[in-house]
Amino acid sequence: MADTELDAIDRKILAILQENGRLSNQEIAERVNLSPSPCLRRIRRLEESGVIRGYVALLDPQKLGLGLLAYVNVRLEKRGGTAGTRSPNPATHADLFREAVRAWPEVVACDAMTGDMDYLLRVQVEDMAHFSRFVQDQLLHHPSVIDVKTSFSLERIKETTALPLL
Amino acid sequence: MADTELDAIDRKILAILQENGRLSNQEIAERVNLSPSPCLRRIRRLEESGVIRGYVALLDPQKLGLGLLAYVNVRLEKRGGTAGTRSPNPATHADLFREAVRAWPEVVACDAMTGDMDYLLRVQVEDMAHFSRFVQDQLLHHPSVIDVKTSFSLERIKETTALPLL
DNA sequence: CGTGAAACATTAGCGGC
DNA sequence: GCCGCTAATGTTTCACG
Repeated sequence: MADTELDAIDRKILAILQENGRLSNQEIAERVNLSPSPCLRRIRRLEESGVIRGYVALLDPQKLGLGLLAYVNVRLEKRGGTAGTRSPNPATHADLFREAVRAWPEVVACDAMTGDMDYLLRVQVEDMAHFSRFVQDQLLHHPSVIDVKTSFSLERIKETTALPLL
Repeated sequence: MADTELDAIDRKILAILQENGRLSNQEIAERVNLSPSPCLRRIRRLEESGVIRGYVALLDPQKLGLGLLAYVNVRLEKRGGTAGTRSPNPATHADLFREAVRAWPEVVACDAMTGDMDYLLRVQVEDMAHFSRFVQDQLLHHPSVIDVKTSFSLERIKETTALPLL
């Protein structure tokens, strides 16, 4: 399930698609010195094996009025979980929190972390008023959340979806 | 330069393209109840106005052997800058650091932050050995860097490029 | 905004290396 | 196995109503 043996051409195709996901198969085929059919077969194989997870359009947050980016460190309650005592479905605090996070659209990334905080959230919102409402009404309102610590992005220095292909 | 007046159909187009950037114009046109030509005209307008920044393929880090994700907080030297004293080109520590960050492929995101650390880096690497080399040979080797604090991702709970469309 | 037609791209089947 | 050809099908794109 790790690597499905990628050769130099596969890597080149990935590098191209990481930069521009809408190039035509013909264009890609030219750039990797292959004819369209084997090139397409390789792309399909990369898609089916899951190396290519999907294709997306990237939007500009500023132009959509989403001017504020915050990183929020979250600490969770460690004991107990589902409301009913001795529930036959023992959802932990972690489970509950994960589900909530996945449902909140302003959370664009979330990792469980090492260190003294449990989760790191990347939160994309319109402005401070919206952020404040998010923290008060969603995050702190969540029964599993003990504590949050926020830092705001002053400036986005770099942001890429392109992975470093070894 | 903020919003270029997006109506409900534009938003629907953006929502669709954020999820699947390779749908054919015909398919999109159907889903928004338009014929292909006006739909394509809208998409072109969104591209030219920069609301759509581009199209990319998203790759699976695990399947490419990039199993380790770290968040690195960085603090910079605040005084001085270019090596030569009284340089006619007074690049600050911040400028130098930004340029370095943009050139390092393992850094997939970087923000200037509020709080006691200056920058937050998202670093995607193969394993701990690679990460260690990155910190020693690149980050700490950089003349502007005073101090770094790392946390590692134990589990990726959520990760989306889709912005919450108001 | 929609229609239609020309130009272009995708994709399956087959033969060759 | 992997490449490249061909031919049918589907898609994009643009002038015009």
